[in-house]
Amino acid sequence: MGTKGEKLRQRIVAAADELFYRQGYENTSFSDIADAVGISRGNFYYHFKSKDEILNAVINTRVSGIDKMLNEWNKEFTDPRQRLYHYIDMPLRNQEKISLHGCPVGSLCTELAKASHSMLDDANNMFIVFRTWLVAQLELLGIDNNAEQVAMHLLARGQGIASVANAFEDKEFLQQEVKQLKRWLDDEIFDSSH
Amino acid sequence: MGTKGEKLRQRIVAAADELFYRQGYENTSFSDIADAVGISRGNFYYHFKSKDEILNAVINTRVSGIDKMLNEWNKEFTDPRQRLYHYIDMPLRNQEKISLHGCPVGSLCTELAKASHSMLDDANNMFIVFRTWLVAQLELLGIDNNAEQVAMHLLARGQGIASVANAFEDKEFLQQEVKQLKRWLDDEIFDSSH
DNA sequence: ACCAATATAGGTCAACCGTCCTATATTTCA
DNA sequence: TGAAATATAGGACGGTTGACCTATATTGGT
Repeated sequence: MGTKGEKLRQRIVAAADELFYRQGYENTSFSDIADAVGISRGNFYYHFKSKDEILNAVINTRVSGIDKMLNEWNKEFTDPRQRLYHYIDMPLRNQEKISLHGCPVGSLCTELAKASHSMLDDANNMFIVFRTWLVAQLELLGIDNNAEQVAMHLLARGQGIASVANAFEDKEFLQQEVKQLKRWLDDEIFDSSH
Repeated sequence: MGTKGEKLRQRIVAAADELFYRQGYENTSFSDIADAVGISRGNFYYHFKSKDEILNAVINTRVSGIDKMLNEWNKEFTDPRQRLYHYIDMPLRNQEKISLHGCPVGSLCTELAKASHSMLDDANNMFIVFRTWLVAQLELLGIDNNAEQVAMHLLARGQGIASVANAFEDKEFLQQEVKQLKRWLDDEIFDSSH
């Protein structure tokens, strides 16, 4: 039951997700989303009763999407060190989008913080899923005294790279910084685990 | 001439500056600014003919404010190393505001990038003024082969700290990261200049 | 085939926004 | 002082937005 409705609902969330990323949450209207999906506003409102509700759906989709992606990484790479490299390389793989629209996680949190939006806490879960996974990888490498701190540091480095690469629309800078961050990780792992 | 008008104009820009920082540009209306200053919208519109115009004024104020601040730092500290420490400590001095509203420079650029606003280039000048000053200090320390790269790195580190500290509203994290960044600078200066 | 549940469309509404306009008030200076 | 320039107030506008409502259309189960 609800197969068709559920499918459309997912299409709506996917369109909202993309639009929120590209032009921001506040700057995206119901009409924008409805147009992108190709349905009427009335139909849209049948599936989501308020704008907060679709924001919540988008956040949940992103959180579970991140979680799913990290589980796939775990299957793809058995070495925690390789997994961390793969994490650090993430901005590199998405350099086009990131230089144009920033980090989907960070830019949304920034916007919600600025709007004093109550859903900032939910959005933070996007960060926390990454952080939890990072901590797990670091602990596998024997970094257990300050794994959380290192994980937070990695989050922040990624945010810094994305913010500046976005402001200057500078992919070269992004590439340089990713390299540098990998070198830092080498030193960090070496210093703490030998 | 225009002394009174000029003074009010400055009050308007100051109020807009603060509001843009605290609740974002798009989320701040003419009424918000007019109310904050205590004037009518009509009077407001007499001084600024469009919203872009006041955004431009705010950006220019911030750019020249940063420039002025850096010149004062130059007078306050003769040692470029001390100047760089003072730069890195900046988030620490403003930790309350930064954990609440992020970095005034970065969050505005993020918002303008998301809105595809043409004034993003002007906003980037806030970054560039910092970067130019950082390059000058680094070159004084003999770092001349990759000064620009190091300066960009320092910008990005600051943005990462501010973004994450803002998302989590976490001052402890901010303090940790500032310490860590100072250690990094020590290593960087030592490695490159000895 | 029929009826209830679900889905879709499109109109309406109040609120807000940036912009513009006009009517006063205040200041400036000849 | 009085006229011209500047400054201030507040109303009006067209457009957009989130939200709501009602009328159809489609679907699914009996």
